[in-house]
Amino acid sequence: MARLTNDRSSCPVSVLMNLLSGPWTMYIIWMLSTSGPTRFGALRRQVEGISTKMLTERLRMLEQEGIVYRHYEPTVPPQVTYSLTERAGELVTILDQLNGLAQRWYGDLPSCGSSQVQPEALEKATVLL
Amino acid sequence: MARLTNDRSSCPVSVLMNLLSGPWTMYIIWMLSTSGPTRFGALRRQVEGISTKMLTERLRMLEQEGIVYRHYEPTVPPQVTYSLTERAGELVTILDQLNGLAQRWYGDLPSCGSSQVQPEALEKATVLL
DNA sequence: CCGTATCCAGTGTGATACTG
DNA sequence: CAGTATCACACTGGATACGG
Repeated sequence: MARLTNDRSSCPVSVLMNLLSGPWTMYIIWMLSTSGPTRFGALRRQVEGISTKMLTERLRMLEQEGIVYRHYEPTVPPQVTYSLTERAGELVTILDQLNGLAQRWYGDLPSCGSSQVQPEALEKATVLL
Repeated sequence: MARLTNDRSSCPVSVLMNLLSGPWTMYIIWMLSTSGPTRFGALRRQVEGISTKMLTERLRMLEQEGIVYRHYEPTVPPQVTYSLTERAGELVTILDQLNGLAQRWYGDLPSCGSSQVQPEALEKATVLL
């Protein structure tokens, strides 16, 4: 649903990059990888400044791509918990390398996520599958 | 010059991602990594659909980040050749892994660049340094 | 609590025309 | 050839209000 004037949309890397490129996307993934399964409200508070619209949009997209899992609990009030899927693990691993590179290039003081993927976070996520 | 409502701008990964996220950016890097040093006009033809404005903008940015090297030859007419720097090599390596992942996820038929970094491309680039 | 629907402003992008 | 300058427009993303 963007510029399709060229064939970038048919290229795997571009597809993937377009996903990750979206605003807030990386941040959400980082938060989920460090915090583990998180409820919608909590996530919105963690990703400071994001609008509900964006958060929903991003989560839907990530869910559709099999990167995020959405667990709906029909209680009153309803509870929705988001977590990373197993698939996301592969991605986070690479993102982690990117993080390392970024730190070497730009200084390693203010990392916005642990440079080490928290194993527990992924385990918890996987359990929910 | 973008959304600074949160602290993403002070996070190395975010900084790096914001660079790569820009439209066409990945494509340009891929082209340069597979084709080696390329002149402005040729690059514009390879990255089909891009406007001169965008191409210039992106190249300037990548140059400033030390990812792309600009070689100006003051002939008549002038010749400008762009190539990847040594630094870009580290990046392309990771991008390559991302490419592999993308291919596994979305199918590996229409790769928009070789999944193997062309050593010659980087060598040639480095030479120009 | 977890969203969806609507409106609206800001800006990023492309097209076009022009210069060294 | 290799850009720069200008402009107009589409689209993204935020704010707000409302619904299950």
